[in-house]
Amino acid sequence: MNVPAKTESAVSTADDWPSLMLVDDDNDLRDVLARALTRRGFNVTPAASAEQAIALARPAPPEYAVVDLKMPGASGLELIRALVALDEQTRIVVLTGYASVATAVEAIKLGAIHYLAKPANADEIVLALGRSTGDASVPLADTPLSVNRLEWEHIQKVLAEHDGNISSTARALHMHRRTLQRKLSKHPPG
Amino acid sequence: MNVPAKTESAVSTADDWPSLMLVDDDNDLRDVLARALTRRGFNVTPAASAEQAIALARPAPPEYAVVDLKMPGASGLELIRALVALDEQTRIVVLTGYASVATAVEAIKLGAIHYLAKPANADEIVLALGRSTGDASVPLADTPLSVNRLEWEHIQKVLAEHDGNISSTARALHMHRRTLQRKLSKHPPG
DNA sequence: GCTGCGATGCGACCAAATGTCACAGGGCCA
DNA sequence: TGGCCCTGTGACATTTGGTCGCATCGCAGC
Repeated sequence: MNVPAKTESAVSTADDWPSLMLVDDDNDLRDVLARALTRRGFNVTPAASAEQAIALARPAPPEYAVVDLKMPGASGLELIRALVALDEQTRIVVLTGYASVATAVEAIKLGAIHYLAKPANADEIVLALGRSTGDASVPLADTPLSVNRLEWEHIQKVLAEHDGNISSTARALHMHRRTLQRKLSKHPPG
Repeated sequence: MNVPAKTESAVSTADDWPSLMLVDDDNDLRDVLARALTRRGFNVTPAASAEQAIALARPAPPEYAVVDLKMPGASGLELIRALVALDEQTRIVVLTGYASVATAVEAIKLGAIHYLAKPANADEIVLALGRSTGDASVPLADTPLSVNRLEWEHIQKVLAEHDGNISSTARALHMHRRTLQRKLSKHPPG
């Protein structure tokens, strides 16, 4: 409940390893990632929801955080805001299966240092955690978005403008709420 | 939030209007946008390339900037870095036809305050220019642009880029030729 | 507490859009 | 003339979308 596990065991995590909070509602993925990140030298504190993460971070804000966006309860974006409020030095990386331009922009503006789409392996995450400054040499896309992808991005944008209110977004888009729900439940098109 | 009032009905730009640099290599779009933004109270300086924009901005960095990403020569990302270096107060909005999560992340990290995908109308741009960094305030968009219209415009744009070649366009859009044909034969605009 | 309101998640049913295969004709070029 | 690619269209199976309904939940106000 209070300070995250900091055992003195020789084979377990060590005090001098950087603390990392891992937030994802997928138990399997969380376990796998926690193990992989621990093996790479992080003192990992797992959390299954934004609320739990905040509770765990309050007494001891982590140096690093890897957060999912789509979770039951408070969203990852709100979690980012909370973590930054607790300690603006925390290096936060977003990891989501529902990547979109709209949420990426919001996450970075809120203070995340990088934004990754699932699936991402531990090495990519570690690399992202180490990044900081903007890189103007990022390759530009040379093909236009597919129609489906464009629709996905547009929906995400409008949804963000409506604070995630699905009913309201559906009305604004002149689309049936049921239809919007179905589209949102799917992963972004390639 | 200091978006100028559009109540001015003057015939030409005035010196006290906020300066805005508009950078896009598409002459038609640039002209149209320049006119639309001027009408909304900005003192618009158009530029067709990053290099030209930098040259124009050096003596007098603009208060606002709207930049395309994909341009011959230096990319919009490099331009953002240059503009921020000249004056970090400049409020930069990215407007691109080749949106991607990766470039969105980099643009924001470099200092852009928003990232829009074409097609975007002048009102959306003005709205984006007015948003402040990290501020989650919801300016309440008024015209969410229907999904179908968005799709139509996008298809037309890509079709034009492929010289009206339907098969080629269908491949670029990752959609079946039959489907594209059906869409083209139906919807006029609406 | 209770009550109404709006949001949400989800099942079910049927209509509409789309993916897929197929075939015929046209323009181009070596 | 034989490839090659584009185009228009028909037919049919599959997928997606529109619509209705209902149970649940959170919240303001009584």
